[in-house]
Parts: sequence; C-alpha cells; structure tokens
Amino acid sequence: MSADPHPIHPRKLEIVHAAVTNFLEKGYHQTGVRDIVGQAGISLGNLYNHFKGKEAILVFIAEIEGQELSDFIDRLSSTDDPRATLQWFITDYAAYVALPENALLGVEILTEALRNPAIADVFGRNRDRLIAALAGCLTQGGKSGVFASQIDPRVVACMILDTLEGQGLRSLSLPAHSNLAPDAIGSFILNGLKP
Amino acid sequence: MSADPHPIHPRKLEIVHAAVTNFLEKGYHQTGVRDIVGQAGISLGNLYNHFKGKEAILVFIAEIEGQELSDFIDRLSSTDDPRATLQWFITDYAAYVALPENALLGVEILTEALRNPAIADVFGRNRDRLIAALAGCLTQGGKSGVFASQIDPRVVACMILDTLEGQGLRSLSLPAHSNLAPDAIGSFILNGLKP
Amino acid sequence: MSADPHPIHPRKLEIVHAAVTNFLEKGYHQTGVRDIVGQAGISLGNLYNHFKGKEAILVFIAEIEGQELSDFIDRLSSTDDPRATLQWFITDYAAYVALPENALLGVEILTEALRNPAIADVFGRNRDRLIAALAGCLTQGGKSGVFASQIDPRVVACMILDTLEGQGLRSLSLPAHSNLAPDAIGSFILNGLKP
Amino acid sequence: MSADPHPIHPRKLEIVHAAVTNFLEKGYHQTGVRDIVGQAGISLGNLYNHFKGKEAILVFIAEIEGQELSDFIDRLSSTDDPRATLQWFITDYAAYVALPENALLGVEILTEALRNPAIADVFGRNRDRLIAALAGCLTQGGKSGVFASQIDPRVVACMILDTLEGQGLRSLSLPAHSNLAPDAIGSFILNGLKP
DNA sequence: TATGAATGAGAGTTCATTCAT
DNA sequence: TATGAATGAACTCTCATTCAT
Repeated sequence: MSADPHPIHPRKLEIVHAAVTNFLEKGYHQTGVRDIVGQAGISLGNLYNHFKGKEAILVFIAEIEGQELSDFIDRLSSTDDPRATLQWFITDYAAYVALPENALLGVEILTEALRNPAIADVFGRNRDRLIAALAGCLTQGGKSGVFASQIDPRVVACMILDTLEGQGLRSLSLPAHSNLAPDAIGSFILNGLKP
Repeated sequence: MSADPHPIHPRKLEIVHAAVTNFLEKGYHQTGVRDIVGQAGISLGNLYNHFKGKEAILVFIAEIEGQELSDFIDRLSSTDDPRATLQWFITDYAAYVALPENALLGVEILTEALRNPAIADVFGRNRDRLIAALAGCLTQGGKSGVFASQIDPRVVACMILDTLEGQGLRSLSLPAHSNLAPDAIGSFILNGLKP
Repeated sequence: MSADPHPIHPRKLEIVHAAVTNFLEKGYHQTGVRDIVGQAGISLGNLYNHFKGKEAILVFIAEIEGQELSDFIDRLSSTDDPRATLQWFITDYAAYVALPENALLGVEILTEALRNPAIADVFGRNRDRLIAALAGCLTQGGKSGVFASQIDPRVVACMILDTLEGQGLRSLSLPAHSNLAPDAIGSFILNGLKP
Repeated sequence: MSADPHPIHPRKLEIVHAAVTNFLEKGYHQTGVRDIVGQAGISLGNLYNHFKGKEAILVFIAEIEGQELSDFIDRLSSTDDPRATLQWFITDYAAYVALPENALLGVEILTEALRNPAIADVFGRNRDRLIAALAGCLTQGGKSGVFASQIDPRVVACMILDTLEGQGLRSLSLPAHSNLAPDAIGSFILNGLKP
C-alpha cells in the first residue's frame, strides 16, 4: 500500500458533486457546464483545468459508481453461505438501486452509454464485474445443492439484476408502490431458484 | 365501428417515422427538429403545422406505444387459463421489449418522463393499464389456485414487468446474452409463482 | 444564357459586405461572427442560414475575387498585340493589387490558404488561371519576337505577378513610396523582357 | 567587443524555438500560449517570467529576423563591385526568403505588422535598413555606369525585394515551380537594370 | 525561477420556435 | 399546407493572462 501518486484535487470533487446534483435534477443533457460551475462556485474556465470536458465528468462519475459496486462484489465473491449471501445481496442491492440518486444517476449513465463509447466502456466494465460475481455465487450455490443448477448462472444473474434494477427504475415514477413489499422480491427470486 | 372523425394527415405519420428513426439513432435530446424535417423531406416550418413542437412528437409516439400495448392488455384481460396466458405473455412481451427499436424508444420515453410531466402523463397511464391487466391475470390465477396468492398481485406484476423490461434494456448493451435463454425467464418466473 | 437557377439572396451579399469590412479592418481571425452580424444588422443565428460557417464566408469572398480576375484573364487571353496588352496589364493589375482593400483581402486569403485546404483550393485555382493567361500572352509575344523567349513563360509570369503583388503588399506598410513611380515597374519589366 | 551585459536566459531561447515551431505549423493567431509552453516543456506561468506576453515573443522573433538581415546589409553596404554584389544578393536572398521557415515566418510577421504597431515597428525598421542598403548599392552602380540610373534607386530596390520576397511567398503554395529556374530571376532583374 | 489553478470574456455553432410569404 | 429566413438565447470550449504558492 503506497501513497497515491496522483492525489485528487479537492476542487475536482467539488465539481463532481455539483455535476451530480445537476444531473439528478435536470439530467445530463439538460445540464450545462455553466450550471455546474455556478453550483460549484468556480469560474467557467477553471472547470477545464480539472476535466477535459463535460463528458469526462460523467465518465468520472461512472467510475465512482463502479467503486461503490466493489463492496457488493467483494462480499459476493467471498462467501461460504451462498443462500444467505444472495439474500443479503437482494435486500441491500435492491435498497441501493432504489435510492433515487442512484437510480437516477444510473439511468443517466445507462442511456448515455447507449451511444457514447467512452461511457459505455466504464459502464460495461462495471456491469460485467457485478454479473460475474453474482454468477459465481449462484454457481457455488448450485454445486452445493442450495440452488437449482440447470440454468446458466450468468443468465440467472442477469435476470436478478434486471429485476432489482428495473424495480429501482420503476420506483422513480411510482414511488408509492416500491416500498410496499421490500422483501417480496427476495422471496420471489429465492422461490424461483429452489432446486 | 365508425370512421375516425379525425383522420391523421399522412404527412404527420411521415414526421413521426422520421422522428422515431432519429430518436433511435441519436436519442431524443440529441435529435434536432432539423434532423427530423430533413429526414421527413419537409420544410422546417411545416413541422409546426402538424405538431405543436418537438415535445408533442414524443408525446404522440408514447401514445402510439400505448396502443401497441392494448393487444397485450386485451388478451391478459380476457382469459380463462391464467397460467397459459401468463406463459404466453412472458414469451411475447419479452420478445416485444427486446426488439431494439422498442427497447430504445422505451428508455427514451422513460427518461424523458422522469422530468417532463406531459410525457410522464402518457407513460404513466400506459404502464398503469398494463400493470392492472397483468395483476388481474395473477389475481385470477391466485383465486383458482394456480398461482401463489399470498403476495400482492400488483407487486408481482411489477416485478415481472421489471424483469422483462430490464432484460430488454440490457439486451441493448449485451445483445449476445439476451437470446441465450429466451424461455429461461419464463420458467424462472413461473417457478417463483408456484403456490 | 439561361436564368440563374440559384439567385443569391440579397442578405447573403450584405453578410459578405459586412464580413469584408471587418476582415479589412481587423483581419480574418480577429473578426468574430458577432462582429459580422452586428455590422450586417442581422441576428447571429441567421448568418448560419446563409453560410455554413465563418470559413465559408471567406471561401465565398475568395470566389468573388476570382471572378474579378476574369476581366484581366479575358483580356490577356484575347490579344493580337502582346506588348501593348502586357503594358496594360502591368499598369492596371498593379493598380488593382495596390488598392488597399484588394491588397489586404488578398493577404488575408493567402495566409489563410497556407493552412486551410478549403481556402487553398479556391485561391490556388484563381492563381493558376491568371498565371496561365499571362504566360500565354508572353508565349505569344515570344513567338512573334516581341519578347525574349529563352525563359519559361510560366516562370516569367510568376515573376511579374510576384513583383506586382509584392508591390501591392508593400504599399500597405509603406504607402508613401508606392505611388512615387507607378510606371517604373512597367518599364523595368518590359526592359527585362527585351529580346 | 565586450561581453553582453544582458545574457539571454537559455529558457528564453527554448521558448522562442517552441514558438517558432508552432507559428510555422499553425500560424501566430492559431497558436495558443499553451501550445508554446507545452512544446517548450515549461509551465504556463513560467512563460510570463521570460516574456511580457504572447505578442512580445513575436516581437522578439522579428528582432532576430532583423539580425539575420544584417549579414546581407553589411555586404551590400561595403562593396566595390556593385554588379557582382547585386548578383550575389539576388541569388542568396532569393534562397533565404524561399526557405519555407523564413517565408512562413515572414508573412506571419508582415500580416501581424499590418495591425499591430509593436510588430510594425520592428518590421518596418528591418525593412528600411535593407531597402537603404540595396538602394545604396544601386546608386553606387548607377554612378559608375554599371546600372541604369534614371530611376529612383529606392523604388528599384523595392521592386527587387518585392520580386524576391513575392517569389518566396509563392513557393509556399506552388513549391514545384519555384526551383525550376533559380537564376531566372537574377538574369531578369539584371537585364532590366541595363543602362 | 517555477508551478498550475483560477479567471471571465469571447470563440464558433446549434437550438426550438416564429412568421411573413 | 408549405416554405425557409429570422430570432437570440444557449451550447461547449479556448483564450491570454494573473497570482498565490
């Protein structure tokens, strides 16, 4: 563990924070760089001392999101009780993606990734890591007979993530319904995985 | 069945078609009205004879999407075999939302609905109708003992839609995985619904 | 002679006039599009209805300059008295390139042509036409024994143009000297061409 | 000959070299100070420890160009064979101004001099010195009967310089033609100067 | 001497919309 | 219905320069 040779300038984080606030409120394309620097309390030109451009800010945010996933990935990867780990993951990841800020930012990044290769790169890498970790947990559970093992674990992992993330997305437009049954999803999925 | 008192001007459909093409390729905000009229082969000003503005085109498209849902809704509503109907719905609706054009347009409309009340209105109405129809099918199946009935049917309906639509969305970035197991989703969901 | 199928919008000429005025006063790169539209009395956006961009205006101006050369080229091409024609050309072309507006615009276009292919294209074409016409006149004079004919006429044509245009350029910085001897150049060149 | 009391900081020359490289490639106005410091390998702020600003660099370059002219001026001024000296000057100065780096830098300085008094100052002084020296040589040749003497020597000097420099300029856009007849210019001019 | 963050005016261009024809 | 010129605010980004360290 050596000292970071490239410490992040505090101003850079202020810019990111201001950008996130604006992206959440107005969306990426509806946010102007002037909105960001105005909120960050810096001059327009100074933004370009810290980021190559507006797009680079979103890439940076996507990378930060990727780091937040690492907590989930780490725990999925090192388990000796796949069923309990999956239950925990469903509960906590559902809560994570249902946080409006995460859901909103996520969909901004996802839609931008659809046409912007720079964003797609980061976004795709993050997703692949999470899918692989979750599939690993399912495989482990399949081998030990806890889960049904006839289906490709990666496909199941995708479905689980789709369900959780889809629910997070939906919570943006129908906030009332989402918290009705926070654990319904878990029991539903675990039921579907019964051997 | 009477004749439509407000026949749609063919030019209007040409505009919509041009708009859809552009929205799919570049996204709603990245598409300019000049792109649309250019592709439609009409003049800039003439667009405003058919639509109040750019937003109105997206609203119109969202309404068309809603009509396409009616086929699904109708069949979900009038069934005497909930299990077979659900199986059909999962297969066909999964295929529908996995068509790139539907998935892409859907996410464009969804993200716009997040901040644009006019779009949110149409989008929310469409979704509510589908959820209600699917929940009705589940309720019917619950009463006749085909499905587990302990969970709120609306919540289950949401989860099913989330899973299917989430998979459609994912197919945009990972097209390879999506068609690996088209029926895996169905068996997974039906398994989860076992009483 | 058919009617022009693409009549030039009067506004386009107003823009060009405003642009020329500004380019003369401040130079091409020192002139902003806002300067141009301000002087032309039109809105900023409207400029882009008539020109693709700032560069296109300079290309258009270069093309107009090319048309003005046609008068010289025509007369050089159709002569039966090469000596008198050359004398006329020297006098009149020297006067033409010594007009500050022509000299200034010319150097703006020339320097821009050095690095801008779009400008270089038009500029190079114009120059080639003039060189060819002048060389043709010299060739004709060489055949009839009026001029020395041992040197490549194109090289001589270049030298003559260099001298005249160089003098025009110089008149910009040293206006006092240029009109001292307007005919000195002519006699100098004709002397040099003696067989 | 005493030691220079103000030795030039080596960093200053590095900056000038980087600036020249950029001015040649992109032109003065198209070159940013960031381009210069980047190429020079120094920091942005440090440039201002050596030069008052961007303009001061161009002034400095113009002054260096002036020093290079001194070789020509010295030899023109101290001759006892005006014809041979003129012949040498035409050959060598033509070669000097035809070097792309000299021609390009020269036109950059000239065009900037048209509107920038600080540059015009240095540029005009240099030119005046060269004109005076060349005119002196012509006067001397006129008195001794080697050259025609009826024309103002300064005007002839200007014409000669125009021709040579104009040819240098032209060589930038038509490099093929220029080296066809390197001595044609000399014989042409000397022919024109015959008494 | 050296650094690079900070400034804010200004760059060229695009935007959705209006309106006279 | 159809046209495209006209509008001006908004867009992202670059500019030469200053200044605290």
